[in-house]
Amino acid sequence: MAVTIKDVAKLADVAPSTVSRVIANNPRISEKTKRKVKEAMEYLGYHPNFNARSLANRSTQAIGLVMPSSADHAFQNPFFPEVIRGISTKAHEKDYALYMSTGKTEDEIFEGVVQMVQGRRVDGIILLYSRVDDRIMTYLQEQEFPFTVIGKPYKNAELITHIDNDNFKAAQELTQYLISLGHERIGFVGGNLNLVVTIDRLLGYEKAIRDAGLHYKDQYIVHEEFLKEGGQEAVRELFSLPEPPTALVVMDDLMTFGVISTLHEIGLSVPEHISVASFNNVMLSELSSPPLTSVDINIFQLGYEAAGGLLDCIQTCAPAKRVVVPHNLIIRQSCKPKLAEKETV
Amino acid sequence: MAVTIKDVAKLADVAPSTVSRVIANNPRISEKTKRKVKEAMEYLGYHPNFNARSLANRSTQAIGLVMPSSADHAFQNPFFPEVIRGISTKAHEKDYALYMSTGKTEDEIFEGVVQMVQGRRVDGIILLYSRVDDRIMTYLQEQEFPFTVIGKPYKNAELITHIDNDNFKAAQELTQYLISLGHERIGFVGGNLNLVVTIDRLLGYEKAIRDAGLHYKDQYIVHEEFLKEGGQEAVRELFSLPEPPTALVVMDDLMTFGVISTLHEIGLSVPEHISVASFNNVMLSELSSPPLTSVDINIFQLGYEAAGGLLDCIQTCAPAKRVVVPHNLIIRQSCKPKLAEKETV
DNA sequence: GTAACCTAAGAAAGCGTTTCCTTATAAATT
DNA sequence: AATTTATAAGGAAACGCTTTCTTAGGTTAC
Repeated sequence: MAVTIKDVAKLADVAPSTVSRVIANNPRISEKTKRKVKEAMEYLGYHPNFNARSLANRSTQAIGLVMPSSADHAFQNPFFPEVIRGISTKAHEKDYALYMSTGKTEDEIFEGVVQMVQGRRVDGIILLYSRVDDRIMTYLQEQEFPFTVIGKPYKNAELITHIDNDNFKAAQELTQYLISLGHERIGFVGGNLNLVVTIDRLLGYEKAIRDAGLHYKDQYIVHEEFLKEGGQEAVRELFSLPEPPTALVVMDDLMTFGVISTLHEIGLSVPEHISVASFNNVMLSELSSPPLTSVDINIFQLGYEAAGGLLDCIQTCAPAKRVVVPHNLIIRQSCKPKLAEKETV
Repeated sequence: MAVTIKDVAKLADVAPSTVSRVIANNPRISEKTKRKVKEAMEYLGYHPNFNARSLANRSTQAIGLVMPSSADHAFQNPFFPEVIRGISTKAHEKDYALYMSTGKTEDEIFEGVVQMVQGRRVDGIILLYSRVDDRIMTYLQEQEFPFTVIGKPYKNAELITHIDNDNFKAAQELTQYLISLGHERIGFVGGNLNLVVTIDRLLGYEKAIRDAGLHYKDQYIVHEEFLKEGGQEAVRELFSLPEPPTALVVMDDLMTFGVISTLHEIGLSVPEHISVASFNNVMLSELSSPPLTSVDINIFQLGYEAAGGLLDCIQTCAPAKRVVVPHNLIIRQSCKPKLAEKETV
């Protein structure tokens, strides 16, 4: 059996409560006693039992992570390791650990969250995505359980601490960049329309298109079910239009890889025939051929701030706030000025 | 304050111990009482407190994950989400959750493991990597704490349940494949030599080279510090040799992206000038241009089996075992038969 | 020299479960 | 009818810690 606070107390010839106070570095204990107790702890190799402490304390020093359904392919996106790295960094600063439940389906994930919350397994929760009408978010609000969201809540955004990019503006800028290169027929390849980020970026794209006096055409808007079969289909359709786009705004670098590969299959190359620009600037964007023009959204910082916001929320009941993580456009080689009409394929 | 077992007991007019037995579905409780208690739980929205349960039970229903230092760039490798997806799937089947500590440095990570173990925060641990002389592994063995390793332990492999590919054979086969295409000067681009997987693959490569009667040359062996600056340097050196390789075996698909991009920079293209083959077959391998020839190591299954092995270990004290997850070579377009000498660059 | 006040540390009551040990009641055995 | 045996459920200790309340002993103050 592991060594407990009582064993330490006995050896140091003090009461268990004293040992507890030494651990908490309570000023009411004399230096001499502290030293004595610490020696005993050292000698016995004492480590506090976290469950007991959590129980007495009502605090677990752990934060729960809620990912999108892992059945989802999105899960393989390097976005997640990176955002977790950010969360982990901040969590570590404050001695928090991370906790993930393991549901696959929608319902299982929800059940996992309920267990985290009601079972007091975590002190707070970070939602790693933001969807339209999310049941989990509603639940957490009802329970008044501390949580933060990465992305923008679809409803009640002002009541929920959330960490987001200005995706509207980012998309607008990215689109403007393509327009500035002379492109007039610009397609938008989005992801799941249930994700708020998709909506924001689509709106930003639309704004840029309209502001530039270009036609906003529904046929130019495509939503890939991530990057395989469905997406290929979509890209094929897009490029069999009578007036196919000459440039694409794509929701995510990983998708871009899929898009580029599909374009290749139909004999179009990037950036010679089609310019492609996307979001996230994952490490790979730099290494792909061509290197991708991408909006760096500071994934690490999203995670870092999300954890920071949550801890404020837990420790000081801080009021809800919105944190906007800056983005910046990284121009590489996947976009080219539009050729004069005759020169295009 | 949350509703406790006592509240339920009071409402159902039974003792707390009875409620506890109903939760555990103990046969000693009559069906009638069970129904009554369940109604009360339902009515009050009761959820057991996990910390209290863990304390009484000495079991947490959580397994700890130990990753390589997140400072490490390896962290951004989609290997991790995928292996975690596998772990998560098995864990979920048995109602376990996942727990990650948040250290950055070597020491912090070690300290995190000690806290997981001594603090009884988890029932067992999965090491997501295997290194030469790993302090954590030694510690877990000393403590006789349940754990499994993904990869092959450097020492005492027969005493430790581990889930591995036959990396030796996989590398051998991959190299043989290149040899079968006529390549005779084949380089090896490895990762961190502290990782056992690197060693195994290097040995498999060497075996294939020697078996084919080719020269095993040290200059052809390069170890990239993952895929950026250092790696570019290395690749440059490799291709300024008097007799540069015509094909490369690369440790990891992500590295391959770096390698291909560096080759491009020095005017070599894949597979026209250089054939490249690697390991892992991450989703992106298929989408890159050219699509990569890669050994699929079944990452998901590695995670799944690792969790399974650990749970056996926890639940039934199963003896140590080695699980070999099959691999298979996926041939795509990154390798070509070697051109006759005169035709090469 | 006694009352008043500090200070350091102990005793004990939780925290919410589980589980061992009892007890009460009903059924079965003699 | 008295005793044993089953059965269903309750009581209370235990899990390892924190924290409130107390106490003991030493200072200071009058």
